Amino acid sequence: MSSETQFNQTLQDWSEVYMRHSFREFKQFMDANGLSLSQVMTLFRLYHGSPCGVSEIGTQLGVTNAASSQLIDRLVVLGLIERTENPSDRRAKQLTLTRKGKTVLEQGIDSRRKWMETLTTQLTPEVRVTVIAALAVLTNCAARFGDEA
Amino acid sequence: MSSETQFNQTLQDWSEVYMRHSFREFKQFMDANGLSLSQVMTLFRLYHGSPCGVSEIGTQLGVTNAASSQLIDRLVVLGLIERTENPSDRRAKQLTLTRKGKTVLEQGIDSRRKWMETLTTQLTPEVRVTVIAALAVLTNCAARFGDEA
DNA sequence: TAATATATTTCAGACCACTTAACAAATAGA
DNA sequence: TCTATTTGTTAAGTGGTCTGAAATATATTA
Repeated sequence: MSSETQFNQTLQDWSEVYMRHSFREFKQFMDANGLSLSQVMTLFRLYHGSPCGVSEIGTQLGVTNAASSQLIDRLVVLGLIERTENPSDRRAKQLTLTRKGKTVLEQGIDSRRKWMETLTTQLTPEVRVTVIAALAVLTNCAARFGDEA
Repeated sequence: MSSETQFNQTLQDWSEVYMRHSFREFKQFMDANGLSLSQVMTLFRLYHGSPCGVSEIGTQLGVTNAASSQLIDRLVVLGLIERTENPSDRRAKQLTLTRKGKTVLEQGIDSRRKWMETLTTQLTPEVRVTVIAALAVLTNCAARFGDEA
């Protein structure tokens, strides 16, 4: 097997195992918190990016502004995001995560971290160091590529 | 920063970046194919495991058999899974992926592989080898932990 | 200022995923 | 055999998420 083939196969294997677990975990997380995928994506957008308006959320989700507005309203009712008037343009709203919203999302992230922790508990310290270095490299790559990759 | 702290922080960072990308990609994949999260999970179950019945899918999704039955029916209509009678127990059904279902799912997996490929294109060959070895280790861990982890 | 554009909301209608309850068919066990 | 259990489907109802169209309020521009 060529090096290139092996490389692709390894990525493929990891993608499969990670996706398989991810889907289950996502579903559990969403069910436990009564959230839809669109809602989780909205929380993520607000967690990472600066406050934004209703349209931008809709664009990112690929839905109409009407759908976005309704979706956001449910998150506001749940107390996960705050919807205030944008002082520099009173037509627009300013959406931000509440502390509760931040906590909920971080619990989701944390559950994944714990899964990976579990995965690596039985590794020797030397291998752990290697694995952790590799993940740091990947994280760094992803950060450089930004949202486009 | 202690080694343990650094370890956790690295897992945390990778989890965040991966989840953020995953959610967007999941949504696009599902929208493009008109699939729900539950449906994708069902396809995944059949892709990895042996053929199974309706109840097992429901159990894994955490829904009633009624919900499972309806969900599966839609996948059958879409031509993604095949639902036949289980010859050894005629109460039960035997669910298997169709070729079309397999193809659709593999496209989803492939899109993730491509993302990771993109991430690693700019790495030096030496670093790539390290990263790939680490992912192989993680895949192996996940396989050993199986579905429980 | 008047017309137009932008940001968001509301409403009606559709579809999907879920629930419980009632049902049919096949199997398992006393 | 007769009863209980298991497996799956169907029906009715709830609620979420989407769409398109219409409405409101503010901002921009001619």
